[in-house]
Amino acid sequence: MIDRRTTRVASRKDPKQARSNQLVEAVLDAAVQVLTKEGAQRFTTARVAERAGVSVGSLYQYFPNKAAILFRLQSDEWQRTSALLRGILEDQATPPLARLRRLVRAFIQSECEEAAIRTALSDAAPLYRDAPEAIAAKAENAEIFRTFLRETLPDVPGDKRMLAGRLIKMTFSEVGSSFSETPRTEAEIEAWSEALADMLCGYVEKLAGEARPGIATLEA
Amino acid sequence: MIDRRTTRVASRKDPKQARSNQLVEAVLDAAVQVLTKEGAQRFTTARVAERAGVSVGSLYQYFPNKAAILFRLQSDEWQRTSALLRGILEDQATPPLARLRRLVRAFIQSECEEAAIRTALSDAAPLYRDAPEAIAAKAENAEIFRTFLRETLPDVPGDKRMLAGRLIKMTFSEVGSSFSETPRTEAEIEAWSEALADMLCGYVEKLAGEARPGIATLEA
DNA sequence: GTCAAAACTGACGAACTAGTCGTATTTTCC
DNA sequence: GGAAAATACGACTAGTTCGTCAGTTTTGAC
Repeated sequence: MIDRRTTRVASRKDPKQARSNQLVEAVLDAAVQVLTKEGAQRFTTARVAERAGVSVGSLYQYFPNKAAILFRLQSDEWQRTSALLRGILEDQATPPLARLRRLVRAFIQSECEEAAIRTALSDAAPLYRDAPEAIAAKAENAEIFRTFLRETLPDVPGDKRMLAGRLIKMTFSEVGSSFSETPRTEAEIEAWSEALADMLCGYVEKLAGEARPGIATLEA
Repeated sequence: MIDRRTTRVASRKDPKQARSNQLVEAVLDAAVQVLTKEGAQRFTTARVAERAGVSVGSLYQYFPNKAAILFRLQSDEWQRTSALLRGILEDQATPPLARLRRLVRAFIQSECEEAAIRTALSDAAPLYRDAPEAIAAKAENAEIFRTFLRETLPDVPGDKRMLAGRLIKMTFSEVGSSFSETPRTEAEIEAWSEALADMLCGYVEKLAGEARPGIATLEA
């Protein structure tokens, strides 16, 4: 294994023929399968290539190294999460706290549905998390939360709101993934989502109350 | 590598002479150093033995395998955390919410102080987390929180209190370790602790308020 | 059909790693 | 001092892993 200071994770070359694209897809599909069925520990390029019905050489034509495959999966995952966040938090027709509550529910649900792959991916995180692309990607959905709070709590001072945004975002994602580490029933998911939403909504309300004492609540 | 269904993690033999105990200590010290300086990925028995100034053979006389060393470190860590929790949460002289606030502060602080080793240990978690000993150990400090809530919120129904206890404990530990992943200044630690304590205390107060509307607050 | 570019193959090299075992050293106890 | 038990040593085995490269096959433009 070549020891790079910061893991290179960018695509190796641009597929020009249709079969190359198929190959990349096959590799990514196989990667998910290997990761969920064998775990991060046994995730090797050889196994991925075999499951994809492709040679290792071909695999290395489009991915510079093992970490790049994992990063790609994680990146796609982040993208889906961003879309979920945006879709719910930016829906101006719903009152802010109801949006937050809905978001918690949707997020917990989706975490639980894909628990196996998420756990394996986070086990593999040490391999890709130092890549600059990974660091940049993480910042994105923090921004979504900040925008939400800027609209919801306009009277809270900027620095305090920033802090609250980071706390909410971190609680949200960390508690979500930790909860989904063990298999859950639908009822557990519901109960847990409600409790977490209670806690987060309570916090937001408290912040709003401190900034504008005696004004109508956010639920309105 | 021998592929065991559940990783054996128990001690291999009882040290009977003083030098054996020294050896075990030297190995554990070295393990911490290797883990912090080289990371979980490069944590190998050979490196640990070398740093400890000991042969691999000797190492394997007291630890059945690599995972056992890691588990031992994690186990000691858990023990320290339990002591911290107990020391603060069981101090009857302080009002409950003040205890919770102090605890948050102390925990975040300690997480940040030992961030390097904790991150590396959690990277290595896949190697030891399935061991029965690990699963049992985790349950312990959940119990401490439950006891705290039973005293603090006697009027909240049992199942709801249980859920709240798990949520608080999980938020507490997950947000703590996620926060400490990046280096923090003293000021950041203070601000973050306060925000997290605000959120958790707010949640506990809300629960208390729902159960006994119109009764004196917990801060009293 | 021809031919060069693109894509694919898989055996292979180089590097690591977990854990063992026969031997050497040290301690203990008489 | 001497024997037996405990401890320590480290070369070694058997295995795995990443990533390469020389050679083969496929594609598509002409």
